[in-house]
Amino acid sequence: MERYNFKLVEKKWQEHWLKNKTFKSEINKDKKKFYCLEMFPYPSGKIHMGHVRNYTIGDVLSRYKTLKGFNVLHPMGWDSFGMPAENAAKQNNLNPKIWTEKNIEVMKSQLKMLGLSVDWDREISTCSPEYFKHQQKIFLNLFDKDLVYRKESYVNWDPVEKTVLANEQVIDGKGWRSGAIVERKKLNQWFFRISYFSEELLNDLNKLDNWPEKVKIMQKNWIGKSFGCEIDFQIEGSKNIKSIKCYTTRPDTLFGFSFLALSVDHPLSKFYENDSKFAEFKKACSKTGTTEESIAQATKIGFKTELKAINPLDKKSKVPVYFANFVLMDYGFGAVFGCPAHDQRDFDFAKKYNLKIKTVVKPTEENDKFEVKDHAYVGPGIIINSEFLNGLSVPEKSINETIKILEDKKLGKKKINYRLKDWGISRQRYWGCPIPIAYDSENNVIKIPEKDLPVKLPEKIDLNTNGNPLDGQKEWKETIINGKKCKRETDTLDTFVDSSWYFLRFCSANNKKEPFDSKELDYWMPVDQYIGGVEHAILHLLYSRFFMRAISLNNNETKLKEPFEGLFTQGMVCHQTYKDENNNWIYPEEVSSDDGKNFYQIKDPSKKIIVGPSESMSKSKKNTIDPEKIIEIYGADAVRLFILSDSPPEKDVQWSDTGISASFKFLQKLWSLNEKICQNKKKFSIFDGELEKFSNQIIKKLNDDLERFGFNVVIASIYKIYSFYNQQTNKEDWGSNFNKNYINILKILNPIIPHFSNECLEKLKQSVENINWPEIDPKYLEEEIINIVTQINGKKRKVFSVNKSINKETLIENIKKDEQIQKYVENKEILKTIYIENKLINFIIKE
RNA sequence: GGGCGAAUGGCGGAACUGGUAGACGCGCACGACUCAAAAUCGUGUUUCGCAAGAAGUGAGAGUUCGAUUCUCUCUUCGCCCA
Repeated sequence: MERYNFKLVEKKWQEHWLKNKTFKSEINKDKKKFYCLEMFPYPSGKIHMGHVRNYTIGDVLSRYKTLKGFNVLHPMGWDSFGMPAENAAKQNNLNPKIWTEKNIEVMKSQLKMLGLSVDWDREISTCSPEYFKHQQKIFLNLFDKDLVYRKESYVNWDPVEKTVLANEQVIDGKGWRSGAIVERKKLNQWFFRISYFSEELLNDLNKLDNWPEKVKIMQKNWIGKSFGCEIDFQIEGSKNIKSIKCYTTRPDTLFGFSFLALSVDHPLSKFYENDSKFAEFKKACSKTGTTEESIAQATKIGFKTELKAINPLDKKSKVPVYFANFVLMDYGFGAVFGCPAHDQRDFDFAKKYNLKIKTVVKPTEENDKFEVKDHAYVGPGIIINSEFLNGLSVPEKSINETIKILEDKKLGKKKINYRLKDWGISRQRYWGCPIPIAYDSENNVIKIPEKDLPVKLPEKIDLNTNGNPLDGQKEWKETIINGKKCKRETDTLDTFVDSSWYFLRFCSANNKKEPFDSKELDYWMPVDQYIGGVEHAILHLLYSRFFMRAISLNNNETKLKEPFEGLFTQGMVCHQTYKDENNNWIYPEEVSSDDGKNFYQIKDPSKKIIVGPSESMSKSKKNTIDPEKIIEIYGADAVRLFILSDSPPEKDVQWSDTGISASFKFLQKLWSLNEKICQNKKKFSIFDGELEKFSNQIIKKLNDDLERFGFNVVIASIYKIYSFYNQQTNKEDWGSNFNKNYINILKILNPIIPHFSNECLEKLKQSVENINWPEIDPKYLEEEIINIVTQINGKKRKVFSVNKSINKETLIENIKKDEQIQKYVENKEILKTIYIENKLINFIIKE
């Protein structure tokens, strides 16, 4: 008997698929479409296990849906602009394009090794002018719709990478890659007006039934809709400043007002420009980042002005006005009223500058003497110490009533505010999509005419200069547009722009003229199932939702708003971490153990290894496993099988050597079974009902489990299938229906272990083209013999196997007479008998 | 500090709308084959107990005839936000 040679088999079928263009997708209106998309990879060099998991899940789904009769679109591409290419190019002194293209080539061959059912004819790469020329066109289109604009704004400046970071790229006040402390800097920036859709982006989350609840909640919090009030505070103490406008979500705490705080970027700061102490203060503030997080963590500092703000509800009360580092210019109006008793930041600030802390809300269970002591009270309760507001319940009633009073007195008005800010898209980088804009001699914004698109990047570039590399490209920068001398925009687009519409491009990837063909979009969009990491829960998904709306706005051809009908977020692949005695990370392949407890370095067994916790695979911790090496040892099908088994796909999975080798061994066993079946010459005559029942039921179960992404349970069923069929072939008579059922089983294995399944089918002289998911005969799904669990007072005592047709009364009488049950019921009063049809009987007896 | 989620054998994990807890895999033990080992195959494997039996899904309560599943409180961990 020959062993399963995965190397030959996998190569054979991969060539077969390539030659026959098996996965080529075209519009076919007679069939229901299914657009399956996994988040496309960044070509960083090699694929990692995270990719393997992501693309295996997508591939199993695509193949399953194909078997189910859907017309499946399953494309793949490259998110190929971005900083790693630029950094690598700097180090190796070559062009990012060359580095990127080489990586794509390697990774593409690695993905092909996995046997993915990808339509490679639709492959796209975002760094290719063929892709970004369309992106530039979309940019100009959004510009015309007033969804793109330029403004001067403060940005997070990474002093090491010399680039602007998005808020979400700042972690703990530091750059997400460089780790450098982020500074504030004022620059002219391009923005997408995502805030135009704030309300829609929030509301339409309700329509996304096939999205994980947690992702929707994250997006909701990110958009951060709040109901509040804008209030004009009258100001005393200055000739120039008569009033200051504030936004607040807590107008009901106005009687606790004890200071007013302004952002250092507030327009009124111009009156303090010549004050050296203010300049010093402003400098101190610039060390705090611009994110909410970094501001919250920074120590609160303030600059006291001579101004006094008058409480609109209590004109006698006049409080100091400060500039403070914890007030953001882009939230509200860059001015907040401070109520220390009921806001922790205000509380910290008041403590520091010794300001009044007046309690105006008490928890419901406290009396009116309640006073805030060690920290602000922000919970619900009742308004106190607030004259005509006293007694109102906090928060809803008190806030609404106060707003009403303020509106009646013309002191303020109701306002809805969003935390979501416009999306800054300018990056001071070379390796990104050029912004199709130039400036004339008067610095007017000039759109690059469509005939001049794409604006390509200059090929010769020196990246080892400080600041924006394109800025130094005089020849490239200077251009003539409509006969006028102009200078090009030297910023490039945030790479999140590239990935905000790539799913549309896949629908008509080879259309040279337009970004996409609306006929193709009508058929293929939306993406039926999108699969990727939860780390993109907010930004990428929100930006894509924005883009779909931006493109559809005032568009007669495309009306779609939600790009992703279904979303699935898979967990990470983890592995144990290893360190040597000097605290250096060590790769798993350099480590060995004889007893599974004590680990040592292979090259020097005297060196002990300290085993750390299992964490998600990362290059920095060197706890990675190279998929290519693993595929070479075990084969793609074994890897696919293992990566899906063990853990539910939404949770993290532990990579284990024993796990992968178990999958490998299993395929060998399955192969031996297949060989045995192929070599069988006997004809069987007796019809086997049990075989029929098992096969139909397991196909039904697999079907249901696949639909709900229960891949780990699917694999468990596959082990059961083997075990059942293996026992079946040990019987004298395998059953006259053996081959029919076995072939069905091979078909359902096809999505998971496609090479293996194809090879087995072929050996049994079955066609591997146009396989259909086997029909299930419903008559085998019903059990005739059922198990009745019998309980006494809720405790299981005995299980009876009975025929389904038996009537309730007879069944209960028979069970009562049973010897073992008699032990419990004899001479006891049965108070109640609970009967659940076909399942259970529970006798409640008096003890 | 807030939000969301999780906690089940030695380990990863199953259990559909409340109804036989521990599927399936790993590991381990024993057995077969072998001079031996590896590989392979078979049997067993929640705990306590010789057994009958009892206990048991992070802890504590509650609802219920019946709770891994529902409710409340707490502990620990993870993720996201501040």
